[in-house]
Amino acid sequence: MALSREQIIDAAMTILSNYGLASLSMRNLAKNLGVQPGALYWHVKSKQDLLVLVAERILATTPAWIGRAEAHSDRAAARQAALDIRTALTSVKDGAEVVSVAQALSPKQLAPLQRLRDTLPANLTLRQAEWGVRALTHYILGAVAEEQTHAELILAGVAANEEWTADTTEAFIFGVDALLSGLDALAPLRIVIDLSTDTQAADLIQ
Amino acid sequence: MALSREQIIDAAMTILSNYGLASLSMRNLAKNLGVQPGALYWHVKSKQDLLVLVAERILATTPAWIGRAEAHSDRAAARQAALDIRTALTSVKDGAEVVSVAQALSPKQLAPLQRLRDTLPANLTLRQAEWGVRALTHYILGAVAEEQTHAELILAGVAANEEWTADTTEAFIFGVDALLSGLDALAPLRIVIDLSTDTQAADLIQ
DNA sequence: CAAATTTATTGAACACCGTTCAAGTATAAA
DNA sequence: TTTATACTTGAACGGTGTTCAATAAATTTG
Repeated sequence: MALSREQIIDAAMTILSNYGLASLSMRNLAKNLGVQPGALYWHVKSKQDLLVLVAERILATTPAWIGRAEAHSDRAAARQAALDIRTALTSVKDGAEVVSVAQALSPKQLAPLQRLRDTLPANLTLRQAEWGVRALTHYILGAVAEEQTHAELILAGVAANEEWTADTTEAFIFGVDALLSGLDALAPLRIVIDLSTDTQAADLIQ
Repeated sequence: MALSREQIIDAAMTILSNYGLASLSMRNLAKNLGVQPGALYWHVKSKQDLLVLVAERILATTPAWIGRAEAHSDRAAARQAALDIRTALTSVKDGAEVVSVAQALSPKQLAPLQRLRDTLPANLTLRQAEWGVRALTHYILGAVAEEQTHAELILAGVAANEEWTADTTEAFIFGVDALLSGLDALAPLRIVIDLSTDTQAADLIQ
């Protein structure tokens, strides 16, 4: 059967999961698919291109309910969304690094990260919301990337295990909460009147 | 005159400033120094090693007063420290990426980043302060790296200039302020009694 | 069915990369 | 001046992403 883009992404995910980003070369990938390296370039423009596709695949395991309307402005929802993204990143070796590279290469293109916006405080300015999701994204990717590389360094016996590894989730949540709390505090006060339920206000405007 | 480690770092900084991280290969570096690549390895253990040294050099332009005692718990000082670090990173092409790599390679080793801790709210727990500087570091490196790669992509004509570039400083500060405000909010309430001035309290304890 | 066309793959090459190491050459100490 | 230490060379090892003419397989068309 002919090679396909989906097959290539599958193989890339397998290599990534088992051996990490350093082993994800086009040559190694081709060998795993029983094919010459050049063949990959008919299905994929470049390695950078492939990494973006792999990043999308990694984030695809994120629950779809991130950013559903009811969650808006609910801090617990935003925290959960961040945790879901972290779970997706952690499920693949060097996952955070891959997504980091992909996001740097073509920002805006990774939907699950962009959907974080819908969980942020509702009364943020458009610009502020944009900045907020950017800040949150940088924190998440940076924090998880550090977690992962640190874990791999320890596994390789290079770094010491100084009281780490137990409370990384707690540390992660602390950062998320700090950022979310700060966004709440910086959001301009705005009165939101729902004219469909507040008939008094509706009358006043009519 | 014989080659020196300092000379190598100088040359690396020059290449970085003029051509960026992609051009900073050991071979190119050697060529710029009029020397064979192997010679570099007598002065430097590896390229990773060199990148850490270069990162330290980049951050060395940071004002020394970051984290001086009087600034403690003063939010303006923390914001200024973050801005100073951003300035240092921006002064060299791909500066944020270099420092990011270096920090991932050997965390704790970059003093100016660690000194951010002294500008954080004083009543944070030890762990919380640790997490806080980590969060701030991830945000700063991520944000500035995005700024720089975006700017380079625009310069290369690859990306569009969608209403960007003007208010990147404002966006950066927004993120810093959000994080700092959140850290303040999350800091546990703690009564600080100065026994040298509060004689009543001193009496009570005696 | 056969010919023409599109789709997909090969194999080889190009121009790089970080790193190692025996063999040399300077430079300083005895 | 000899010995020892400090440094550099030149060449190689085993990789990397990417391109491209030639070729094979599959599909459409006459």
